[in-house]
Amino acid sequence: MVLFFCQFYSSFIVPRHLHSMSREVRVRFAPSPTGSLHIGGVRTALYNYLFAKKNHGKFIIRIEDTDQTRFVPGAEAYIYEALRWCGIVADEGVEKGGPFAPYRQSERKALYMQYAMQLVEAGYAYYAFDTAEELDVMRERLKAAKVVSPQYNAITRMTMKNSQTLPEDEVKARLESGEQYVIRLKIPRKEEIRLNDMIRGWVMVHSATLDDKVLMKSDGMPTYHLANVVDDYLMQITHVVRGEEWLPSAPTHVLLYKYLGWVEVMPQFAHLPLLLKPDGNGKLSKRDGESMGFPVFPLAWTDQETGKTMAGFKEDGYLPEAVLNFLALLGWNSGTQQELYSMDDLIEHFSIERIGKAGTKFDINKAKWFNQQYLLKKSNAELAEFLKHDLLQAGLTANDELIEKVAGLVKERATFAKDLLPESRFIFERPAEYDEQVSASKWNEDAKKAVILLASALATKSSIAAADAKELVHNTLEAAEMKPGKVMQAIRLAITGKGAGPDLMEVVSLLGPAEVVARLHLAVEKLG
RNA sequence: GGCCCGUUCGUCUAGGGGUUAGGACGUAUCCCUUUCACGGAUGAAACACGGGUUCGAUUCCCGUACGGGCUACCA
Repeated sequence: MVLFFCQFYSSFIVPRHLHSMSREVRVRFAPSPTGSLHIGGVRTALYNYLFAKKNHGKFIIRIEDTDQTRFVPGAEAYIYEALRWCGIVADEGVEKGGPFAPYRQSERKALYMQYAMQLVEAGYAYYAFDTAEELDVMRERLKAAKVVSPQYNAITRMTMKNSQTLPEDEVKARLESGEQYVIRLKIPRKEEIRLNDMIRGWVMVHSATLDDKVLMKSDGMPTYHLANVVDDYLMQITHVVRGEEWLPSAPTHVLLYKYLGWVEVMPQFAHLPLLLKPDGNGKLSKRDGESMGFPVFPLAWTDQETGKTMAGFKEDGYLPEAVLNFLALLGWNSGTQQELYSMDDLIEHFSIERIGKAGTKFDINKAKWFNQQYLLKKSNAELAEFLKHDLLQAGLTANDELIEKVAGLVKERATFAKDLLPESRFIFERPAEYDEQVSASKWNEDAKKAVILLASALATKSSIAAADAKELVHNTLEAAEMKPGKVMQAIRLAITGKGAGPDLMEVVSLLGPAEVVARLHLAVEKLG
């Protein structure tokens, strides 16, 4: 409905050949390398990726590193690595290159000034010479005067040092003397600015509430606002899908497109709802990593300042397909009751219109459930690889055939691949101790007798199938006039050391009669 | 404070002027299982509030409350 209206509206004012709907869909994920990419960023990337693939378009990664003071080494590589782990691969970007290279804004630095100058010459922007201190003074003064929102705008700019207030020759002199300056956007005094967001519909803002944003910083770098608009234009971006934190500055961007003469090709905006902390106070931030007890990063990240490493979803044992599925459904749904989606399924079903408007709380339980679902989908052979790895780490070995069988036996008991070993460890080594609660309540003279009888019954066999083991146990107990329910727990305890676990007869079959007999004798010896 | 965005079970959500308000996670009980888990069944659990509009509003409109975002020469 909203989309329909928006198409109708834009076809009204946009020449047909320039209509965004007729252009190839091109979207970008534009992170700044100021730290690790958190899981909300991964979701933004994912939605961009899905939208691009759904529409047979291109997905571009552009690095927005215009703030040199916040640059964090390694952050950029981390972003690629994390996205690659999730299966999100760019069609164009720093790594892969592409027709609009470079894709790192610091390398595009020389490009931006001409557009800023274009705006200055057209009267849409101006030079400002105010120092940080002077700006502080201005804000303090306005605060003291109880001005509702102290900002650099159509009114206050007249009290500051800029090319709107200073004589032309002084401005020229200051520029020529090499004095530091910024270029600010000249926001009009009275203008309704409207934009049609794909998720939120029409959003209207009055220009009086906007401030004269800095476009070019004194170090010669553009700010986000300028760089973003210029690059989206140059890279022929058709849809800007980004977090809701950008909604307040979107009207400024709309103005920029207008003043630069690019309204015909202005991308459509879609501002995504934010990922919230589970307790519902504030957006999920990078700092929540350890304090909340679950990962907020895709991959482990080491903080440069504290030197602390925080585990990511990967290190905590999450499968990438589970993380992907979980993330996709955090704010989006297909309208069907399907819960499990592969990447291809997501691409097939995805649409921006079905993204919700409200912020989404992060529920780690659901993530665990997804992981369990995907773990269950894995073949025994795949799971055996995980188990084998952990076995080796624990200093244990076994033949591949057994490992694979064990993986199959315990997989439905695991949420994570790393649960496989703890769930099956007793198969690979004899119990060193016996669960005390179970031995206290189940180990008695009858149990002991049953164990001894079973050991001798088993002693004649060289191998046994689970079904045969079941029959043998049954017959042995019946001959001794014992009820299975009374002694089975004790038999399990004797063989595995535990009171709970996978089907005992399968375990007996896997272990083989000789090992089982040995364990039964061992138990009698140790438990008395 | 100002501006902007939002509000259906605890959580993610479907739905939409008249419905027993549907599903999933979690949770409770039961079944299966000699155990735990898996699986199955059943249950508890929601339209923030107040005004309109209407024969009728959870759904549309307006307020209020609450939540969130933004308010830098950060992105």
